[in-house]
Amino acid sequence: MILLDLSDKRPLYIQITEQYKSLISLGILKPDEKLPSVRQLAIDMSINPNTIQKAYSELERDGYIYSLSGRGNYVANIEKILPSRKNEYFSNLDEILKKAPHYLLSKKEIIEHVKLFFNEPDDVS
Amino acid sequence: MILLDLSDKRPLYIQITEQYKSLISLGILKPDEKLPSVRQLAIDMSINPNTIQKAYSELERDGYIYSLSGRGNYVANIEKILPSRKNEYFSNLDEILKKAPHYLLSKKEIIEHVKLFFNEPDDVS
Amino acid sequence: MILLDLSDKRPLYIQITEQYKSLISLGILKPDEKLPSVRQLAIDMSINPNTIQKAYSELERDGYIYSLSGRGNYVANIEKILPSRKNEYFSNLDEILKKAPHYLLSKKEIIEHVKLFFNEPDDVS
Amino acid sequence: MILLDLSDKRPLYIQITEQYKSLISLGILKPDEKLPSVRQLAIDMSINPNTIQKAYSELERDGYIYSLSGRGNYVANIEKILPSRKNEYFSNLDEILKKAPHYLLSKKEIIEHVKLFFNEPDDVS
DNA sequence: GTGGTCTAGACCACC
DNA sequence: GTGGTCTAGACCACG
Repeated sequence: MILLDLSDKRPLYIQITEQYKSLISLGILKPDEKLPSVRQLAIDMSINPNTIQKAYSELERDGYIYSLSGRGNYVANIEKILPSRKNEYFSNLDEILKKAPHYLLSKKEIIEHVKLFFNEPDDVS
Repeated sequence: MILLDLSDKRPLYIQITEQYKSLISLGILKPDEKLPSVRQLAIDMSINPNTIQKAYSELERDGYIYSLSGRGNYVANIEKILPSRKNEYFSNLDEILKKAPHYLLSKKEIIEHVKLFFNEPDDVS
Repeated sequence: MILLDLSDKRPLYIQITEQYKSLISLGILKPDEKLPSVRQLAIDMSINPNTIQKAYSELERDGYIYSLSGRGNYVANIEKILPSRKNEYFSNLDEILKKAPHYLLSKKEIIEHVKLFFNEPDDVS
Repeated sequence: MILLDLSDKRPLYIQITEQYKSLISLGILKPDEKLPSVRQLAIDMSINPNTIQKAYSELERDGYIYSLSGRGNYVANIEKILPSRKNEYFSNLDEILKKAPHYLLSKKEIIEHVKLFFNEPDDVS
């Protein structure tokens, strides 16, 4: 269910958390659903358990899951999280938009590009 | 001319290249203009010469400057660069736009946000 | 009679002992009253008998119950326990009060807060 | 400067973060002051660097320090943090106060004890 | 079986 | 030198 891209420059544990954050935000994983155990997921993905542990800890502190020692990790109730999640996205987006002038790009060009992007997502790869 | 934010999380050499890329793209530095020497700039910015060297190498690799061994570094003719520069920006932007669905964000919401951003570029937060 | 909060981060056996300690201290369970058997309680609460066993052992160790081998567990005479119970509470409390200076909090602020707490015990947050 | 209590049940990395949080909150460590390097502190305290790393990461995500890869860890500007720090303390305190009734303790007894505590801190150990 | 902490040792990017 | 990630393997408390 979780896929690693070894050519991705981001750390493994970040790749894992991001995928879980999506799955949980989109409701594909339901509240109180049990996640695979640290060790089991480590085996499935053939990486070290410590890396999974780190990913799960990160997810817990960000409110996506809750962790019960000796009992497993469970999807949290994310109602409180969702709004801040969109903010997170927008602040990433703003970071880029802010740089547009350095690239001699105008508001018009950017908006044109965004519109185009969503009409033809052309993510063929 | 180059300003470092020492509390910025990005590597120093990246901060330097980005500023030079802007100055060159915007035409503030003209083609064939001489850049400060590695040693001199290192002294001026009071950072390690290795860091400057790394920044200059990166700029050369990306075609923004050319270096004449023993004679210094010079702004390149950016005609060939400019189009690819916009592409670079757009591909960064696309990288983010691609993730919108994971945040339950629609094309409409994104475009709305982008329009808003350019009308009120200030940090409202 | 005993309620578990499965999403509580504390170990289950602690949740059980705390509730029994309250019930016994408050006199809701009378001295020499028989407790449910380990097995029966485990079934009722649908948790592992080991967990109940651990809770009962702890209660016995702390003098809240006594166990007659083969005949079950019984509420102890708590006369001897009660004073030490308050001490237990106060030493927990002291542990926190001791840290007040690390939070730049004065005696006055703490007392103010405690008074307020007991007037409006509800979760105002 | 940082002391470990091996008989303390709390994890080492928590003991470290708590001490740093105090030092920083109290202004004993000033903003932008450099912390000992991960490796150096590990040697000084004769524990594993990973444990220090974990402590520093925790401090960073809680806003007490900022971390610059290749350049070290520095005390953050904690103006934004301080108010939430007091809240943290009070919510710990409330957690205990909430349990008073289970110990047959009245508001009056608690307040009496708190007053007494601050007059005679009797932390002789 | 579960999560969590810790050690030891390696490797990488950055300065 | 610096921080950061990852592996391997151990130990503990909890269920």
